[in-house]
Parts: sequence; structure tokens; C-alpha cells
Amino acid sequence: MQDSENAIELDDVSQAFIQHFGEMGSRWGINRTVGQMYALLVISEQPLSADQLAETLHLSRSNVSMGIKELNAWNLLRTVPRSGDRKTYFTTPEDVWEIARTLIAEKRKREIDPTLSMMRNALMGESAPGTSQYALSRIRDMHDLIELLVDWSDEMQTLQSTRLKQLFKLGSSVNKVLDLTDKVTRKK
Amino acid sequence: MQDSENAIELDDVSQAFIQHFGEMGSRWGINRTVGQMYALLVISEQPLSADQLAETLHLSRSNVSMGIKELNAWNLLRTVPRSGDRKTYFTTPEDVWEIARTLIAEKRKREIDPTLSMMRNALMGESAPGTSQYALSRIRDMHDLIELLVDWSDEMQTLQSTRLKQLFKLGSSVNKVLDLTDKVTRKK
DNA sequence: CAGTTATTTCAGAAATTACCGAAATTTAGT
DNA sequence: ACTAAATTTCGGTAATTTCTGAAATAACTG
Repeated sequence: MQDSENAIELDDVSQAFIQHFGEMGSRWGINRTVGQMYALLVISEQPLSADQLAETLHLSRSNVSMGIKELNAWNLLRTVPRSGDRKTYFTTPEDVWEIARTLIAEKRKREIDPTLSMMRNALMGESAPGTSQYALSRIRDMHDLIELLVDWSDEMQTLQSTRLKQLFKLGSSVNKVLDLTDKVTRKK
Repeated sequence: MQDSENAIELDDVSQAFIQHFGEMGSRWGINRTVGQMYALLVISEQPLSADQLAETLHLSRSNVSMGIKELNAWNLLRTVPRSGDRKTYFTTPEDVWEIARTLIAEKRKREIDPTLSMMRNALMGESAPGTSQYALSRIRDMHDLIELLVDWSDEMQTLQSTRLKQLFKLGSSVNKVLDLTDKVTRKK
């Protein structure tokens, strides 16, 4: 069995998990193989080499190289050196909250910030005479909403994982705090 | 000018806005034309017909039909009847918070829920003997994290737009509330 | 219900994206 | 520096997605 010298044995659950991430990949804006690669790395206790990824998932070595490049661009990998071995081995952060944080930061950079700055430009420049005031007002609405969410998300990024967990568990109980704030600061 | 009988005149800012949404479309998981269509509808004061969309954006009528179908599937459109006119006219909700809410709900349905239920399955079934315990623990971590976020998001969905705005403006001041909660409920 | 107008469906063309193998480059050990 | 192992780059093909025009269907009018 020449082929499986590097391949990892996968139980059914792991298999399903990887397969699912592959299929969802397109909806998440990553491609199938990158999704599978990351899924495998997430559930693998040991760090894996590019060869292991390729053979386990039946991908070409070059495709795996591309995938690693992509995942690295997203800051989603950790590389683990192994003494007496020239290969590089990859893992994911062990704290899933860290992964989530990274994902949010990177998604924001790619998918939100450009739009935000485009809108800012539209609003800042003294718009030429013919510019639709209605369009500008809609753009302002969108801009302000997104900016609010982004700023909030920034503040959340600074919190500890445990703190975040706490906060999210509070859920709509926070509403009560707002009630209070509301009463105290009510104008009139 | 046979062509422009339905086309809408667009100033530079509007043009740029639409163009940008087209380009970002792919990153957002929608295609260029659907992105442009929605952008145009967002900044158009009047509701627009499918023909107006097609001619303004230089798309085929059939493509616009597909796009409308898609946007409808996302619950992002309002149709406006016009007396004495058989065409249907489309707009977007005026409250951008409502749009955001819808977007979040639909993204969740398509991109999160399937994964959540896949993971739930993996965790529920008495997993076959050979199943990696490590894999299961990672899946549980991911599942719990995502479930927490989703539950929280559900609660947020029920709040009024003004309330939400308030909450997000609070930002990390909420942290102070947590400090308090922390001190009060601290287990010895 | 015959004639229009509006809308949708669908097969295939066009464009984009994903993937592979071969060649090139980099890295590390001797 | 030389060699061999590891990794990356790149041209081209395969697969997928987007978009169109033609035809079908539906909705309305007189």
C-alpha cells in the first residue's frame, strides 16, 4: 500500500465532519478543499504535514500548498516544527474562541471595511450638484449601522474568551440593564 | 433613444455605490448582478420594475428575473403595486436595521444551522467505538460556541431597532456590568 | 376567449473558479 | 557549494457558476 503511507485513518464522525465543511465551503466563501483541510486540522490531535493532508483528503500536493497559503492569509494556522524532520506541520489554535475572533477580524477586513470606506468617501466629498439626496441618506444610514456594529465588534475583540462567553450568556437580560439606563438618562 | 425608455439616470455617487456592491457581491456570496440590483433598489427613492432594473444595469430581463427570485428567497424585497399598471415594482425596507436583521436571519439559516445540526448529530449518537475522542471534543467546543452566538443573536432579533442601537452603543461599557455581576455571583 | 403584456423557465454560451501535474524555487544537511 | 528533500509557482484543463435569448407560462384587457 504505497499510497497510504501518509494518509490518516478517519472514523465515520470525522469523515462526516470533513465532508460537511467541504460542502459548506462554497457558502462560506472558501472552496471545498480548503474547507476540508481546515476541518481535518481542527479535529486532528496531531499536527499534520502537507503530504498528510494531501493523501488523507485525496488532493494534489500543489492544491494543498495553495490551501495552506490561503489559510495562512487568514491567520488560521499554527505551524509546529518537529525536531529531526524537515517537513512543516500544521495545526489550528486550540481555543475555538480565538479561531472565531480571527475569522471575524479577517472577514471584516475583506468584506466590510472596503464597503465602509467606499461609503465614507461618498458621504465626505462635497457631492456634485446632481447627486441624489435620497441616495446619500440611505448610504448614510447603512454606513452608520455598519460602523456601529464594527466598533462594537472591535470592543468585543478586546475581551477575554471567558468574558465574552459570560456576556453572550447574559443574552437579553442585558435588556434589563438597558431598561435601567433608559430610565436614568431619560430626557425631559 | 429606444433603449433608455426605462433606464434610470444615475449620478456618480449612485453609480459608484452600485458598482461597488457588484464587485463585493462575490465576497458576500451573492453574484455581481444581484448585488447591483439590490444596491440600486436601496438608493432608489421610487420602487423599480424589473424592466427598469434590467435597462439601468444593462442586464438581460431573464437575469433580472432570476435575481428577483433570489432576493425574494432572502426576504429582502418589498413589492409595491401601482394602480393602473400591471408591472410589479420593487423596493427594499426603509429601515436598514430591518434589512440587517433579515440578512442575519437568512445567513444563519443557510450557513450556520446546517452545520450546527450536523455537529449535534455527531455528538448525540452514541458514537461508534473507533471514534476519536479528541475530534468529538473539538466538535463539542465548536458546537457550543456557535450555539451560544446563535442563541444570543436570536434574543437580539427580538429587540427594537432603537433598543439594539442603544445596546451596541454601550459597547464595552457592558464590561462594567459584567464586573459587577462577577463580583456578586463569584463562587468562593 | 382572443389578443397583449408581464414574468418565469430553461438549455446552452460565456465567464469564472478550482484543481492538477510539471517545472522551478527554496531549504537544509553534508 | 552540492545534493536531495520539501515546497511553491504556473500553464492549462476541468468543473462550476453566471448570464443570455428563446420559448413557455401566467396575468390581464377588452
